[in-house]
Amino acid sequence: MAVTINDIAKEAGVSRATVSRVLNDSGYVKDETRQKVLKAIKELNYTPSAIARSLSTSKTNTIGVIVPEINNPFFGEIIKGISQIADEHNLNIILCDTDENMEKELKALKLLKEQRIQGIIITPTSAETEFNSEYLRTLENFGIPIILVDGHVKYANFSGVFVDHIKGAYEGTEALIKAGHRKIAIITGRMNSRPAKDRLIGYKKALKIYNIPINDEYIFHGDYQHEKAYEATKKILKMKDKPTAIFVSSNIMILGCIKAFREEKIHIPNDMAIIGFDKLEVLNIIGMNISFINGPTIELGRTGMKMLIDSLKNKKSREIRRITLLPDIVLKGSEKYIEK
Amino acid sequence: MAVTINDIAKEAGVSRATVSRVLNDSGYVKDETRQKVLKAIKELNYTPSAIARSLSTSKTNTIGVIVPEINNPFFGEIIKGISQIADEHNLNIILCDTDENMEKELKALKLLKEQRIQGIIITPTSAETEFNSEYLRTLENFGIPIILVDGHVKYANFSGVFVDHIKGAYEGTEALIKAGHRKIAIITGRMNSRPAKDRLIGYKKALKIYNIPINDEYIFHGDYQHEKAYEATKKILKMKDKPTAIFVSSNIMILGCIKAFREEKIHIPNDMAIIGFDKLEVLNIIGMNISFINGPTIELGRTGMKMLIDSLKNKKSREIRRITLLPDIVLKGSEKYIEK
DNA sequence: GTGAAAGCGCTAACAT
DNA sequence: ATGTTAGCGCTTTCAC
Repeated sequence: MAVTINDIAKEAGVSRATVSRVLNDSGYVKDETRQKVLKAIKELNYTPSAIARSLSTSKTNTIGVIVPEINNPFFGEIIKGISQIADEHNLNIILCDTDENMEKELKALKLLKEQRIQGIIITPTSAETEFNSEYLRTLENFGIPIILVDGHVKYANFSGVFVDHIKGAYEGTEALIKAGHRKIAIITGRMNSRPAKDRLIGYKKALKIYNIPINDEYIFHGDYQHEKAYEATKKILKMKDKPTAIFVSSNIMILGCIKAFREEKIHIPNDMAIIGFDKLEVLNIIGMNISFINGPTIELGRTGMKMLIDSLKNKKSREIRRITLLPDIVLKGSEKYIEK
Repeated sequence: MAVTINDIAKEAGVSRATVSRVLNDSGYVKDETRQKVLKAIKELNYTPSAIARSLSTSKTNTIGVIVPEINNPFFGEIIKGISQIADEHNLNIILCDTDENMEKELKALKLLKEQRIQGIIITPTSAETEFNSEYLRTLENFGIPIILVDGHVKYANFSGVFVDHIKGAYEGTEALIKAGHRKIAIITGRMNSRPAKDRLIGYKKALKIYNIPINDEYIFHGDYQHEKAYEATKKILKMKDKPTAIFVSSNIMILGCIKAFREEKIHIPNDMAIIGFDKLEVLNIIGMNISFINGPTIELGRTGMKMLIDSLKNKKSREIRRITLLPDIVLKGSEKYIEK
C-alpha cells in the first residue's frame, strides 16, 4: 500500500542503499544523486517506516511511561516534563495509564516489552508490592533501563528521581514554628505510602529540633483525600486544647480543611494557621493565600527523562543512580501566628 | 541479544511457524507440541517482538494522540477516556504534547506517520490554521483515520467528537433567566475559538427566546484566563446599571470572578449570581457551590477512541462522522436570584 | 560514490 | 498437524 524505499530507489534510478544513505545522512552521496533522491521522496510523498528501521537497527527510539492516573494533574505535570526532554531527543513516548491497578501495570509492562521500548519511566502504583518489583527486576534483567519517579519499589533497587519529603515537611513545620506556633497538628497521608511517612518524619523532626514535645493527639491520619481531612479538621476545631496551626500533608486534603473552616467560620490565619504540601494553583487565583511546600513536579519528569537518556547512552554502566529533588517553600501568609 | 522465535523453535524442536501458531492461537497445533513450545517460551523468558510482527503484518496496533497541553487536566481527562477504550482493545498509545505550538504539532504528525500508527486522535492547537489542516488532509490521504476531539480544523472535514457549546451556554443562561434574572452579563472566551463563539451564541439565543434584549454593555470578552475575567468582573461591579448575574464561559475564568468577588465582599448569590462552563472540582470540595455546565470530558475521549476503532474496522468507509455530546447542567445554588 | 546482498524477527501462504 | 519459504521495509557490511 504505502510507498517504500524501493519505490524511491526505482523512481530515482538508484539503489535502496543510496536512498537509505540520503535518508540518514550517512556515507558518501554525490550531491546530484542526493537531489534526485530527494525529488523522488517529495514526489511520491514518502515517509520512511520507523518500524522497518527499528527492526533493522534494533533501536526503537521509543520509551514507555507508566502512570497510575493520567487525569491527575500531578502526573500530567510529570509527563509534561518527560515529554519536554523526550522531544529534544526525538524519542517517542508510549503512555500507559494503570488506573492504580496492579494487573494493568503488569500488562503495561508486558506490552512495552513487546514494543521493544528502550527504557521505562514509571511512577509505581504502590510502594508495597513485591510482585511488581519482581516483574520490574525481570525487565531490568531484560536489559531495559528503568527510572522510578517519586515512588519507591520495595525490595528493588532502581535508579530514580525522588522528592525529599522529609525536608519539605520539616521546612513547612519549621515555618509554622518560626511564625510563633507551638501547638501544631498534622494531617498525614496514608501511612503505607513512603511520601506520607516521610512527611510525618519531617514534621516530628522539626518539633524535636525546636524542643517542642510531640503530642500524639495532634497527629491525625488521613489518606490524601479531602473527606478524611475534613473530618480531622472538624475534630481539631472541637479539641479543648486546640492547636493553633495545622500542617496538611497534601494539597487535596487542604481542600477538606478549608471546607471545614468555611463551615465553622474559621478565618485563616486569624483563627487557625495552615500550611500544605504541594501547590494548588486554584486557591491562589481566587485569592486564598495558602502557604505550601512546592514539590518540583515538572522537574521530576525532566530529571527522570534525563536520567533515562543517560542510561541509554552508557549501556554498560549498570550503576544505580538516585537523585533527590528539594521542594521549596512558598509563604503566602496562612502560616502566621495571630495573637488573640 | 534478545531471545527470538528461532531460539524458541530450536529449544522446542519445532519450526518457527509452529511457534508463531501457538503465539497467535492460529491454525492447528497438537496440544503436546503446544506444551513444548510454551515451556521453551517460559524457560527462555521470551517476549515476542511487536516490531517484527508489525513489519510482517503491517499492523502496529498503535494509535497516536496529540494534545496541546498534557498538564492541563482537561486533556488529562480526555486521554484518560482514550486510554480506557484503547486498553480494552489492546492498542498502544503514542502521546505527543505540542505545547500549543504549531511546529511541534507538525513534527508530531510526521513522527506518528513514521511510526505507522493506525489512527490519530487529535485536539488541535488552533482552529484557525490552514497549514495544519492541509497537513491533516495529507495524512488522511495517506490512509490513516483521524478523529478530532473538541476542536474544529478549518477547511477540513474530519470525523470527530464535539461538545454542543451552544446548547450548554443556552441552558446555563436559561437557568439564570428561570431563576429570575433579567440583567445577565457574559464573560466570553477568545473569540477566534469555536467553543467561545458558540457559547456566546447560546447565551444570546437564550436571551432572545425569553424576550430579553441583548445589551452589548453586558458582553465582556475574556480569553479563558483568569486575569481578564477578574478585570471584567471588577468592571461589572462598578457599572451603574449592574447586571444581577454573570455567565462565565470557562472554569478558569470563574476563578478570576471569585477573586474579584472576594475583594469586593460580594456574596454569591446574594449580591451576584454566577454560573460557569466546565466543572472545577476544587470549588465544590471547599464548599463553594458554583453552578456550572458540565462538559463530558472523559466521555469525549472515550467516544473519540470508539470512533477511531470503528474507522479502523471499516477501512473502506471513508465517510465522515461527527458526534456531538451534550453537556449537562449542575445547579448548586449560585444561580439564584435574591430579591433585595 | 554506489550497488548487491544478507539479515533484523516475525507471519502467512503453500506444501507435505 | 507441522515445516518450508517468501516476504514485510529498512540498514549495513562488503564489493566494485
